[in-house]
Amino acid sequence: MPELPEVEVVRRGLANWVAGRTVADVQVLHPRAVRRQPAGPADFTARLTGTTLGAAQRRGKYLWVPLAGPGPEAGGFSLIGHLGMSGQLLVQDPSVPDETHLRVRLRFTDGGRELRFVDQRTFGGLAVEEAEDGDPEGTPVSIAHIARDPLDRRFDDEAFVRALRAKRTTVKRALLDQTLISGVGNIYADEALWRAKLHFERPTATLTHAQGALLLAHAREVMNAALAVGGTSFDSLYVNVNGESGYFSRDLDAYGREGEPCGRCATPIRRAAWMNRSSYFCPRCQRIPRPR
DNA sequence: GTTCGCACCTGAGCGC
DNA sequence: TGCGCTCAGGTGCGAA
Repeated sequence: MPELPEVEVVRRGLANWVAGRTVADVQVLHPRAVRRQPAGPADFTARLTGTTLGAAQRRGKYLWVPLAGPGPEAGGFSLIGHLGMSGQLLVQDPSVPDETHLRVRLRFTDGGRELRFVDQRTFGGLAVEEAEDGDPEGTPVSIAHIARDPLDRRFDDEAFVRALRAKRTTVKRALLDQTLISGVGNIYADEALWRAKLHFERPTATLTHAQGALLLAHAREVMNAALAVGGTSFDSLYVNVNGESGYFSRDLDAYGREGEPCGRCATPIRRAAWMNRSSYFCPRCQRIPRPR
């Protein structure tokens, strides 16, 4: 389940393996994988073929690669991607057999390793899109509304805490709101809340400034820790561009640990159904807020 | 304008 | 063995 640290690992892999290479040929094997391309798969293929890939960028869980040449029309466009729930961008030797859920393949003019987009559940996808006018980072138009992430040097901590406290919602919902803070998914939301000793249903309006700042610090800390070991992996659905898994799942304190003792107080971690998914929390350290 | 709930999607695991 | 159900969850969109 790729969240910010996992996507950053993939971004670094793309920067190392595909930057500066020219696309010789594009194969779309599943149209849903390019559903965000308004004019369809043929347009996606046409816009990408012959272009040279630039250095991969990231905002939250979105990745994009600026495109250059061959015609002037390629400038100002980027290949944008989201891994969704189960997406993988793999740099594979052409002799490696196709993966079962291979959706898009890019071959390069140098005849070397190809870039494959593999996605079991097809929640993710790729598209070629125009960048925002005058944006030096070449941010694609469709993700201009996505907030910066806590690992971004330009993330404004004070503005985040103010906006968090001004929300009329609950704290976990706010953490998953990508227009407020990007890159946080279900796993790291639960981990940050456990570290901050906050229940997931705590109303954001009742948080003190210090609690908001502490929550942000923990979110940043847990994502940095995950990034240091290559991300979180529970199964083969998350891997880096070379198909290798991360190790952070060994260090999770709450997520997926139902019934196991809390690392602080030994109370069994509880799982609660929440918005058609799960929230893991310590019922002692993370007290349920009293109804107001 | 903001918040909320649901559909989308596939495969693993489980009970019958 | 095979069928049906549940679960996993990020995003976008329509409803409230």
